[in-house]
Amino acid sequence: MRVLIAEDEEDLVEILSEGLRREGMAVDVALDGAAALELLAINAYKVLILDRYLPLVHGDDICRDLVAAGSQTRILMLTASGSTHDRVSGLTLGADDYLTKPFAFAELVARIRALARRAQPPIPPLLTHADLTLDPARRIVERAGQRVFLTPKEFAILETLLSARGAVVSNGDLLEQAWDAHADPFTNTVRVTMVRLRRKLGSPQLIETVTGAGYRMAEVI
Amino acid sequence: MRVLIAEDEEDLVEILSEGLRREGMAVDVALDGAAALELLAINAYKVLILDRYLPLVHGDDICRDLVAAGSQTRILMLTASGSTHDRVSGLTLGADDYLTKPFAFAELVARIRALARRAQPPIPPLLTHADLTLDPARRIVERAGQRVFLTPKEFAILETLLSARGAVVSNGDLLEQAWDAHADPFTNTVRVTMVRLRRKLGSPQLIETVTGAGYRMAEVI
DNA sequence: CCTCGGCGATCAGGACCCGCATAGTCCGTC
DNA sequence: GACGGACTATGCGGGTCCTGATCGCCGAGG
Repeated sequence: MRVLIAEDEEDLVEILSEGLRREGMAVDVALDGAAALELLAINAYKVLILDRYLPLVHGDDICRDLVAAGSQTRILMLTASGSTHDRVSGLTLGADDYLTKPFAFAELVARIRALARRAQPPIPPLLTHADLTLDPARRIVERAGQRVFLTPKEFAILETLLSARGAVVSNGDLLEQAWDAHADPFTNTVRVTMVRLRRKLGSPQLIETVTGAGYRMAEVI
Repeated sequence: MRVLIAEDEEDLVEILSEGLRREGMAVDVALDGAAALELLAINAYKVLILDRYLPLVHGDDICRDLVAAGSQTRILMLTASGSTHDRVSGLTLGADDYLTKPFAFAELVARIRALARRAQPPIPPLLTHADLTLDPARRIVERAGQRVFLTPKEFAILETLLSARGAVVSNGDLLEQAWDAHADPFTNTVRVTMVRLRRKLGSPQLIETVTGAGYRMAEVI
């Protein structure tokens, strides 16, 4: 579990990072608000342990930014004062939990774990079409309840077609979605992959060719 | 409220036990580490007042044992020195609070009360998958009731995979969650760790490889 | 009938991915 | 300072997957 400690008291940082590492967590440290924002932009942390009074960028602002950006990172706010006012404003800014200094280390660990538990990703929607189902998160494709094993490119193409919900997707669009922007536009790799995909899916007419335009999932027959 | 004092300075023991009894607590006394362990095994104490430097069995070891056993007893560690190093190791061993001698008796009472009042931690949420269980708080993994001993990295990888609940986790995500900012993004250490993890878990197919995408916990076998 | 563009299909080479063994480094312990 | 455990770098072998080249089919248009 990856956590970020944003705190400017170096002694405390030392204690916390050392202790949390011993608890098996991957710990990064930011000694001021700007560094914290930078790290948060790069890495996906499960939990942010955030001192409220940070140099350069105030903890409240970091909190607000994260919430506004729809981050998955849970926020555990630390503060020196335990006044009701502080507690209220901290939580309304979007912090998920709150701890006043001084605190017992075991308590901190327990709360981090509790937050991490809450950070479950939302249930991934299944893409379906007729008797075909595709689970983007698990990367599983089934046809009529039967598992179909696809390679990464085959999977990517099918996923793109399914999320177009029957609309025509051009050769170029497929290249862009399943490959990347720098893909050679004159390659025939889409065609080749399409052959194998159709073969694995059983019925070739499940993916319809629209001459001159592209491909789409066929109407239910 | 039942408390145990584990302390070898008899004068101090006398003062404390007398005082705490007057506060309405049920006080037991152990003058060395071995006696403390014995009493802890027999009785369910709310709070243990634990001198760090005890004869026969060191306070640290008692602390570790209690935490490892998942005891409900809260630990209040006493020590003569207040150095940062002491503080760190004490807390990381699982002590819930910390008091350096000399201290005011009123302070001790307040802290004991605070520890007792603190809500019992919720039953630790187990991550499970088929016959595999992982306890994040106690860092214990079992396969079919059989204990499996994992290194920190192995544990972190398994924890990440289990909390993804069957979703595919990429090599990069694993690196991000189980390692910290110093991790070389081109390392193959995840792969190597995966080998050892699979070996320790017994059946290699329990963690499925999704070529080109990552790893995931296999469907129920 | 011929041509041509678009597409299906096949194949082989090579790139890439992954499992695994080995050896080295680092660090805490005795 | 020796030792052992944990982590990491390197390298190899085997397998899978991608992709460019190529050919053939088909329908449209002249």
